[in-house]
Amino acid sequence: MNSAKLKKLQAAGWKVGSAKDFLNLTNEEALLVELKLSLADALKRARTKRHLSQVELAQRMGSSQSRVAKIEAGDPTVTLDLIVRALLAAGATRGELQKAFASKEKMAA
Amino acid sequence: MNSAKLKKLQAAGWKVGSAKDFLNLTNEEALLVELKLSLADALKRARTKRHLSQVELAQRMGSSQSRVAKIEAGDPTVTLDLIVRALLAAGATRGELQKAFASKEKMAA
DNA sequence: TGAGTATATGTCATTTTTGACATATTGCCC
DNA sequence: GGGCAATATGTCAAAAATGACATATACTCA
Repeated sequence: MNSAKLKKLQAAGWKVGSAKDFLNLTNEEALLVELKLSLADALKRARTKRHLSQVELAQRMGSSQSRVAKIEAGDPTVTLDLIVRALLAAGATRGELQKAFASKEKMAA
Repeated sequence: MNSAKLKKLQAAGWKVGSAKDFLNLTNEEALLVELKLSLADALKRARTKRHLSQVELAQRMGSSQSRVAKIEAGDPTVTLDLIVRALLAAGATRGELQKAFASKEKMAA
């Protein structure tokens, strides 16, 4: 087998874990969290604006009231996928989505 | 215990599964898939634009080359979270993110 | 006060996603 | 042709997220 060569190739640059990398990771993680919170807020607004209860929204998206509550509360176990699904199920407009997605970001323009 | 009453409450409206609900679900799912593909394209552009290999990007975001390849290929097992993390790790600008997020949507304006 | 409705919180078995690895493929230079 | 770098594909154990459920809290109305 040629795994020896492959090992060398793959070992070329792995698990460096420098301080810079660490800081970058946490920074990106912070940005992602901000984005999620922003979308969670947008969801709450979109849902109440349409006079939907958490139970009703849960039915629409095939989930449960408790999970909808967690989405809106910014629970760390909730994925972006679920938040966006909830927004779509709540009938959020493109403008509402974009606005939430665009705001709060501190990235380079 | 009062579970009988609770059961009645929760059973009020569950598992209806009407055709309308089903169609809505698939439509929203389709929108989500479009969004993911759009972001996957944006990632590929952002990465190559910065002359990063998939291995380098994987290192930056603490993942592996194969997963980066799957992200860009639109693999169905890849979450929005992972795609956005990749975009952030690739140093995508706010504009790049917004553009990908905004396009391809067929929602109500 | 109590009943009703909406939302929040905590837990957990099942499902889904992840990084890692092996390997295949492509493109490029000699 | 071979060598080499980049990317694609397939698999899987471990980790994470999900829906469901129980229950708690908050608020309104009578």
